[in-house]
Amino acid sequence: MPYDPSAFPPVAVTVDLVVLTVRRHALCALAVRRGEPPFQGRWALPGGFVRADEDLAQAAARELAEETGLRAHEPSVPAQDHGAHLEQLATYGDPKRDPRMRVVSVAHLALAPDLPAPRAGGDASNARWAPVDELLQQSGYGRDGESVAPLAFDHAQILADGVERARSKIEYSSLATAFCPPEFTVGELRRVYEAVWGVALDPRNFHRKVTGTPGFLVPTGGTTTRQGGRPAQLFRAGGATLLNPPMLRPEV
Amino acid sequence: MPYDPSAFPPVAVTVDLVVLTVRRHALCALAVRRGEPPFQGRWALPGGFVRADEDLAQAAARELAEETGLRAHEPSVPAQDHGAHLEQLATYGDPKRDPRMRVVSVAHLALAPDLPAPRAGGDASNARWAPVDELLQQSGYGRDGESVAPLAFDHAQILADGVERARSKIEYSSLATAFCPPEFTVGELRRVYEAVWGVALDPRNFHRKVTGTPGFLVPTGGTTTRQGGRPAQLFRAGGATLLNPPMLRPEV
DNA sequence: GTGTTTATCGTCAGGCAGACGACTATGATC
DNA sequence: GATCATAGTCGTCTGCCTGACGATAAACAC
Repeated sequence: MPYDPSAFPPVAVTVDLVVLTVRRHALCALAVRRGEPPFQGRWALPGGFVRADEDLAQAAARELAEETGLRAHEPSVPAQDHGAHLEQLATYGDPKRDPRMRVVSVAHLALAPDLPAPRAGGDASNARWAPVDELLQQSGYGRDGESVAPLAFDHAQILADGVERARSKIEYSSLATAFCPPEFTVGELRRVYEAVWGVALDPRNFHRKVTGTPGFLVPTGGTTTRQGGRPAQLFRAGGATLLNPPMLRPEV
Repeated sequence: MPYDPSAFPPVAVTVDLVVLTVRRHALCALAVRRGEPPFQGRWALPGGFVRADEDLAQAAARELAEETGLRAHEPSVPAQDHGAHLEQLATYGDPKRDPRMRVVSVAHLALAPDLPAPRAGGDASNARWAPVDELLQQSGYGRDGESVAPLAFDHAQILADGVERARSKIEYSSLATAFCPPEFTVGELRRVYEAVWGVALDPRNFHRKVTGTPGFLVPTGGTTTRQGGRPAQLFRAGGATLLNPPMLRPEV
């Protein structure tokens, strides 16, 4: 096991980000337009190189801040401050995934509330929130629909994996609150689940479930009529991170 | 985004393996003794460099075969043939995790039945199955116990993450069968759960649960008295991979 | 005021898990 | 061979949780 750098081929390590949010009842991901070959002009996931003195999580947090302005909070810290959830997703290292050279990409998953207009280094025209269904169609990972050029590299696979992680993780954790602003109503949280899973949930059973799970929601005392109709109680995320028993995703 | 190799520091990419099995009612992991500095003489997880033409999964499968002789089968293929389950676990890239140079390690998790005597390149004295409790104590990740030198590098963290993955994954998937020989009894499968979780399960409720879940177990017709007592029906793993509703891990 | 919308509380039946009794079929021991 | 220990298998009962869905409450639009 020699550690002579010339003994193994040059490898670049990058972080790519699957940044998800819920806008207008749809699960959306942050996409940036590539300005140079390969895949010039195509949409891709944001990402960049890991610097020499950086941990992988630090690199992902830095990229997230550069692309969205969001600060990531560590999974250990409770979701008090207004930051995005960030976790490692998976690593992609097919020798031919980048035609230029060997690039191993450590993908991360970020969940953010719906607010900031995207900015790709200040250039908003080269970054957008796109519905994941739209980004994944044509790539074999999404449902049928209109024609859109598939994502660059293997980013469709990465995005599909990130979406699947998010879909399954909100089942058994309180992570869905990461899609919500600091204060939110039960209905807003329900619409997050509906958008991420693409299903309709019974408002009454959902309300019973989330308010009956200790530590999931903490009432703040206020109410709001953001959504019209009867004023709804405002909550913030409680300390609980694991949901037991889990929220059940309806069949099919 | 230049791709000039000199633009970023040299990084080595390795795969490390958390290979788990159940022996004598205990969850054990494969450990190899380091023959050279750093951490010379200490126990570590098996692993090695990713070669130029290899995918990450291929590198992990190759290392697994080199260390144990086990062939890995892809997650997509049903567990018919006699191979180990292999999946990517997580990637560890702290700049200082290896004192010699920057090494990014893509850890993989393998689950194997209890059979093969370890062989580290033919040298059995430098490889062993060790109870994970023993490997993790002294490192802050395990329970108290006798003194053992902690694992090299950040391998205690990696092992702890792998064990946690295995513990949670057998809840909602049929993965526990990966710890069993091709044919096994309900009692043997229960002892796998008991060893991985470190709890005692009610044999009657367990039997009802696993035999009542469609696609989990397929009776082969035979019986055995391997364990003494009344002969038990033999089963093999069915096609189902997801357990719904999941197997519930007892509190505490 | 009436209708619409959303929130919230309640009721009821079915499914599943935990606790545990009972019986069965083998090998070991006297 | 009778007895015992061991392990496997089938049932029962109770409580909790979920899905389906009725009913009421509190806002806004007209």
